[in-house]
Amino acid sequence: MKNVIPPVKGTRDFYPEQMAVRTWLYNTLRQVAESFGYQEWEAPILETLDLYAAKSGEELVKEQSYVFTDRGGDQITLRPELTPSLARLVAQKQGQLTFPLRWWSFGPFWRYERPQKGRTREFFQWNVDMLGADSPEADAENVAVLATFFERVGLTPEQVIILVSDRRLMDAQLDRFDVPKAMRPAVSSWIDRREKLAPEDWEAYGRELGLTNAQIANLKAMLGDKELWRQSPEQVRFYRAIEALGLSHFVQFDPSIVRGLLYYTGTVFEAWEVGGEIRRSILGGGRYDNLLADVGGDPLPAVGFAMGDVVITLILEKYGLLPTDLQVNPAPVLVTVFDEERQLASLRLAADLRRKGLNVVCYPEAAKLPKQFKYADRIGARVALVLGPDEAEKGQAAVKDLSSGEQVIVQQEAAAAAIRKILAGVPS
RNA sequence: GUGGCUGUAGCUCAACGGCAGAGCGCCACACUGUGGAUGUGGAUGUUGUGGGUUCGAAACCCAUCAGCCACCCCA
Repeated sequence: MKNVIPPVKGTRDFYPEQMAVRTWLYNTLRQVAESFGYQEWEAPILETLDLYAAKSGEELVKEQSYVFTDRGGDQITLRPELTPSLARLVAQKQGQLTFPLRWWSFGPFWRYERPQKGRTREFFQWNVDMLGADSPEADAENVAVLATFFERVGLTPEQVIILVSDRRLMDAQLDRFDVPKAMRPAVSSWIDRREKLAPEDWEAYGRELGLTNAQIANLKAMLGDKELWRQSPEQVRFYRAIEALGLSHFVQFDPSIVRGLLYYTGTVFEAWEVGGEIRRSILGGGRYDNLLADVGGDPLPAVGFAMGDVVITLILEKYGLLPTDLQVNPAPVLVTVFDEERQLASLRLAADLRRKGLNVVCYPEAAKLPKQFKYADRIGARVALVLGPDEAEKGQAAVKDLSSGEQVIVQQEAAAAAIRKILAGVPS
């Protein structure tokens, strides 16, 4: 490729084939969200940097956001996530909305990171949130939406699993072990890294953070305790609700789930591929009861999750669950142009067919018929029309079924009906 | 921000110090009113860029740019 200005690093071009996949994903997400009564909404792509300061992770804001100063001198960012925008929208109209409200969204986001497998700088994200309900059953419904999505696309619990924990439960444990509040963010990321480090290194790292040997032993025991959720009334109710929703097979308690974002306050969850070959979480979410108050609204409980399009697409691809029969070309009909003399007649016929509700491509210039038929094949047309001298003088057109090769000559007014017959698969 | 790998035709890649190639795709013809198949022929390159070593560099060295992968972090 010569002298083509390259795309921006970490962005993806969506050729029609890829766009068809993205649209399929979007349609699937919409069906699932709507089946739970969620309403679609959208926020601006540009937000002030202030919206994210102190509410999202520090690295997310300081290192990973696309920030620029606009012509008026304001600090603007390309949104790195949606939840703060959601909090803003709700806070602005808090008195006029009907709670609990259920909202979903699918749109583009940007994070300035080094691209690699499963991570791009521009990505699409599905957000599903419920605001105004603080019950564990609300949390369960939120998890149920994404478990239902997994079911809908054909993923099984052998392939993907939703891991759940609760920050309140973790905090109670850290209280018990006398871990100072100031150390907890560091301890959280230490817990998060357990799988990635060798056991000795992980313990040494814990001692560096200032944990005592007794605390490390206690925390290790806690992380291995698969029954720990029984000590949390919220977790007990959560799993009961998940069971009632018929989705227990997709959900599992895991005390090592902590989540990076600061605003989570209760239930937290992530989804992972079971085999672990794709070492990147598919999505993350949880309860964030303080965020509304933090952006200036009245306190309002909330729960939600976000799923990026990149990792889920990798997973679906790996398990052969991306649809292969997506319609890339919308027009099943091609009108050929016999010669320059008859080009306008072809245009008239094509226009007439469109008025009758058909999607029609007309070849844009006179060319040899073999070339035009070859083109019809390539674009996946199912019917080709020929308007040559023989047909034209009688006001007729040749209508050819490209899959069978059969051709009928009909009056031009009857062409639409003949085409419909072929498209409907009715033998002529 | 740190580290590793890779840049050759439109695409996938070969050539690994001695004439820059193959497959696929593309174009033409066989087939001047009908596509998919087949056959024959044809076009296509500053070997990412800049410098160096050498009689000779796509190959070796340095720099640079880009892509991929991993760390970090996260959707």
